[in-house]
Amino acid sequence: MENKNKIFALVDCNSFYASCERIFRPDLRDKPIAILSNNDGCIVAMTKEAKELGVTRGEPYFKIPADTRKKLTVFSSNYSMYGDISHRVMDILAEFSPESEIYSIDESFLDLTGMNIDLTEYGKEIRKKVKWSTGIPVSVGIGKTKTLAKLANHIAKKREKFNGVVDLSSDENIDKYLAMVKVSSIWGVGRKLSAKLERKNIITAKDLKYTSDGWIQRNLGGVTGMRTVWELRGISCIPLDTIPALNKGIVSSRSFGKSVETLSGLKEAVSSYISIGAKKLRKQKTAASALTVYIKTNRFKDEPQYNNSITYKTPYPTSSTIELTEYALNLLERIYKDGYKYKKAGIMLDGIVPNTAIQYSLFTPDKFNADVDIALDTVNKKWGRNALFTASSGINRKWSMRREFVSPRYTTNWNEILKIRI
DNA sequence: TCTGGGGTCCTAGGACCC
DNA sequence: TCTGGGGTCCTAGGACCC
Repeated sequence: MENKNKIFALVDCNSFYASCERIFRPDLRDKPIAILSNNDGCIVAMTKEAKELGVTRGEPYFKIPADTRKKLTVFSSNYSMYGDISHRVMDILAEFSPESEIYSIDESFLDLTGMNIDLTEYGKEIRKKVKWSTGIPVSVGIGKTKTLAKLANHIAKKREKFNGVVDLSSDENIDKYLAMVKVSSIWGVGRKLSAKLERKNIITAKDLKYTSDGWIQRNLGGVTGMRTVWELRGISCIPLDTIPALNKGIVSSRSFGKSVETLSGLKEAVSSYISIGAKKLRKQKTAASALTVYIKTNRFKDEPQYNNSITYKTPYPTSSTIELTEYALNLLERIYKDGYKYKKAGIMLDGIVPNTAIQYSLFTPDKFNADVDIALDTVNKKWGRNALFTASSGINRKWSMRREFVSPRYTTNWNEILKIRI
């Protein structure tokens, strides 16, 4: 196989969202910071200082003890800023390799195959450059497979003595490192699988590496599990994916800041989620051929529960806000039931096809709706999000989410740009 | 009072066909 | 009492990821 001598690096930003907030708040260096999910619900990111206070990812904010909260600086999530900073980091990382894959908002795989250099030194250079240019600290993990690069990165983050760079690309001593990592930290092994493994006394990555193929095949979900184990053994099975694929589906949903009990309230929410989803479709020049609407009550509350969803196949693929809104409101009426306190609603757009691949039929409409969408997108680009919106998405929006601790949009809004006093 | 959002991939099982 | 075998396609749901 030609992939024998591959070398991958995984570069991952440390506490990314929190580090972004820190750029503009140098006073918070070395301080515990946590970032909250939409609606200020749960902790989604935090600095190591916050971790040391006992804060954990996924924890509801209101459950954090008051004395901990006093020491903690929290922010509502500010995705436009994080996205902007992510771009800058990714641009710099791309300079370090001919081929790279942006894996998530804060991670990128680099192909370092065939570079005749000291990889650890190269990793240090990457860290220095990113930190200097953007202010974001990163960790670098290097290995013969993406899974090993991930694992190396994990060690680099956990153990300070490595100064943020771990190179596992040579087979020497690699088992010693694998023995330091619990199976639950391996890429592709989640809660269910690690529980199963631990029951079999397979505790570390090293244990898993030497577990027999037959057992893995039978117990770890076939091909996926097998791939992970082979990757641990240094056989690259997951190639670098340099061209981002088209979205398969688009989801837009929010929990409500306050429960919604009326059909009209839900209609407003669903309409505005459609606007978000349809705009995404048009931005990437695609159309959807199926639409799902769902509504849910609050599962944490001891009150009557009702969850339902309904899917509709559109007569032809469309990205029209007006058409999709019409379909969605119809679907909503069919599943809505009186007498419940709804906590969340959402829409999903599926069967996404490129505009160029749309099969036109007798029912394909004329250009009217397309013109409306163009106007919608143009006005909103010029005058700001939601300058123009469908009437059904409502003006009051009593249901909209809470964002109590939001930082200014330093990088994307002129009115909130950072002002430096000299 | 207050418990996120947006994805991918894989598998099992049903419907249908010859 | 007997009641095949093999295939495809689609969907729902599970598991995982960030």
